[in-house]
Amino acid sequence: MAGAIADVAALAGVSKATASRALSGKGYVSPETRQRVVQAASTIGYVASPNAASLVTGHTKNVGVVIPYIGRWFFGQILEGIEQQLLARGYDMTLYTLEPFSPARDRVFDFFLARKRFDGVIAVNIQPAGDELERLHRLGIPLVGIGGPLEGIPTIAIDDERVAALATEHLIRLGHQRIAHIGGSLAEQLDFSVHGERLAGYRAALADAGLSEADQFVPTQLSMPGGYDAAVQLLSDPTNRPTAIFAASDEVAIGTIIAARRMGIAVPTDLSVIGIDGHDYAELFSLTTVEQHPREQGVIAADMILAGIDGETAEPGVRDLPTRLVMRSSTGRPAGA
Amino acid sequence: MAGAIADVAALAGVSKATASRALSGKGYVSPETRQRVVQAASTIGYVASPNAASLVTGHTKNVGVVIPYIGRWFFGQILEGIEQQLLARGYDMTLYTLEPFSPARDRVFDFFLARKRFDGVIAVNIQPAGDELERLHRLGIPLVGIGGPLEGIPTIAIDDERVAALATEHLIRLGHQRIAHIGGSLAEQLDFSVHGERLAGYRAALADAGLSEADQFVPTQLSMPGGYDAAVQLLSDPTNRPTAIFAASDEVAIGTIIAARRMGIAVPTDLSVIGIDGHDYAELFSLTTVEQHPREQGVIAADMILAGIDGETAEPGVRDLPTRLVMRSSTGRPAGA
DNA sequence: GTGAAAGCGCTAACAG
DNA sequence: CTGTTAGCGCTTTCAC
Repeated sequence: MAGAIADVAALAGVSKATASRALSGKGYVSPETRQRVVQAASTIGYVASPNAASLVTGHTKNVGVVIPYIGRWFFGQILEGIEQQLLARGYDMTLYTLEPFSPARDRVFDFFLARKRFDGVIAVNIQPAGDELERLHRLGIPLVGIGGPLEGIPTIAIDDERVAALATEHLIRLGHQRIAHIGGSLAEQLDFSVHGERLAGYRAALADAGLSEADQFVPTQLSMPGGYDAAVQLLSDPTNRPTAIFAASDEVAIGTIIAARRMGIAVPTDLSVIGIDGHDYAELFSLTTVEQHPREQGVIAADMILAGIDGETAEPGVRDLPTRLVMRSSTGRPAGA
Repeated sequence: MAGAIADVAALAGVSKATASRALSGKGYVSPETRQRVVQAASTIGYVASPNAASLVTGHTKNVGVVIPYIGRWFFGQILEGIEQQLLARGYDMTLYTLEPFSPARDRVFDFFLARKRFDGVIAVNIQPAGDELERLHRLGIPLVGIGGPLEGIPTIAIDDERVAALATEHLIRLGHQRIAHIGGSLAEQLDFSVHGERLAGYRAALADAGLSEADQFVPTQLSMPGGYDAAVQLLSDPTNRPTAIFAASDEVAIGTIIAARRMGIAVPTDLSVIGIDGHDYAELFSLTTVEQHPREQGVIAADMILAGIDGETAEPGVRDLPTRLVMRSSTGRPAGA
């Protein structure tokens, strides 16, 4: 209906080959001829079929993205970054959600990703199980990861342990001695070792300050309700209550703050809270946080995959992105300090 | 590398055609032959190239989704629903974010969508400007909308006016007389007439109760910070304060509650709040809301597009989905009632 | 600079 | 039930 390149060629009075060259810009075509072809294409409303082109060139102008969730703020930000960058370069983004222990995983790896439909694949917070990593490599296309080390694959991430230590040290520096950590359950490490690394950073900071006995870790889901529940549990005993909480994500921190206030505990007067992420809503809650700019990570990942497609070979290994401590009123000195 | 169907055919000792039939399940193949072909395919690690198949069949097994934002809860839910359903049926989902007044719109319509890469397109809360609607129809493939009427396109939605009236009536029934509405700005109707319809429903309910003079509408962004800001503005004058607020979305409602509590106004004792959406976090804030199940809307939209691809012609027009009022403690009787 | 021809990998007639 | 043939729409040698 929209017309094939043969129609354009006919209308312009040239061969298909010339039309192709004129439209793609590859190969020699005289300016006048090109002009005529372009003209013909536009009057006919011609749009090239990428399928046909892919068949011969081997390039699909399509990047696959594998991600554990779409609906969560953090992942949504990453996706927006990737998509924006891909679109600007004329690439499509095809999305697969791959929940941690979903049975659909196999199908995604064996069927969807294996079909030579992509020029590259971005794996967001995917901890490959079993031979999934090998299957990724077998695709024979550029691969980029976000969120943790993937053997043989260039990955962008933040240094979770350092960031956690940074946040904890901030609380210590304010004079807190009883600092609890609400973080992701180690059993549910959907992504990489993130949860464990943040816990490790927290513990390292405590140890450095000689506060190891004060170690108090409550695992929960990384969401506002998760933070709420954990905080209720943690703060319900008035005699044995921490003065500060390091939450593994801003959502958790916000849930914590909500719970605390509902329990009559003032933030930051009676309880200091610090989170990680730089969530859109952090400001609303005056939340001190370590920003990690997920959207920017998406943009960078897209750039890297595009470079890989263009033939630039990137070094495998983790590239740690800078983070920034943004102080707001949710951390304060402990009472009496 | 992974091998073409010719290799499979050779290994199985049959022709390409037979191999194709055996693997696709279309056409007659003897059980033994099929067995041999399947065997050969699996030893060789064969995966069909969808591009080549598309070229001849005209089907791409790929659905395009156009949506204004990815990172917002509501849209994320819709996407999860669509993706899950598409994946189960062996379809890919290619995603385009199309912000309301973005210059990228043209490229998406003229280039990305026009390339015969999709068997169908789902348009989520896209109010087509100018000839965008015509361009959609020109694609000549099944179209499904979510969120508002799209001429000539089957659309799933909720009855925004009714839902708004429902929420408002609930507050009226509790005895409130001074009911304000925090909703989307009419100027920024990114999606359809949603904002206006919810406002209309609110006003209709007030009018029915003879409360028209009490009409108080504050436009804002449909987010927690938006709700917060609007609430601060609305509640700052203690002498002239509404006893109830109908928020156009749960995020707005939550922002409102946060602001109210921070201003020392107890919810629901001093202020009743009701929202719309059925947000994951509504329960955390004990928020009364009208659930509209965006995830389910995504599933249904995917089903409809799949049916359309299978040749079933759906009636254009809006299909209103049921909603449900979920009462929690965020609405209460006005003081003294 | 341009055209003719081959072929990417697959499926769809059509014979047999 | 299976093989042969043709061709989807495009890009790309290779001649001219």
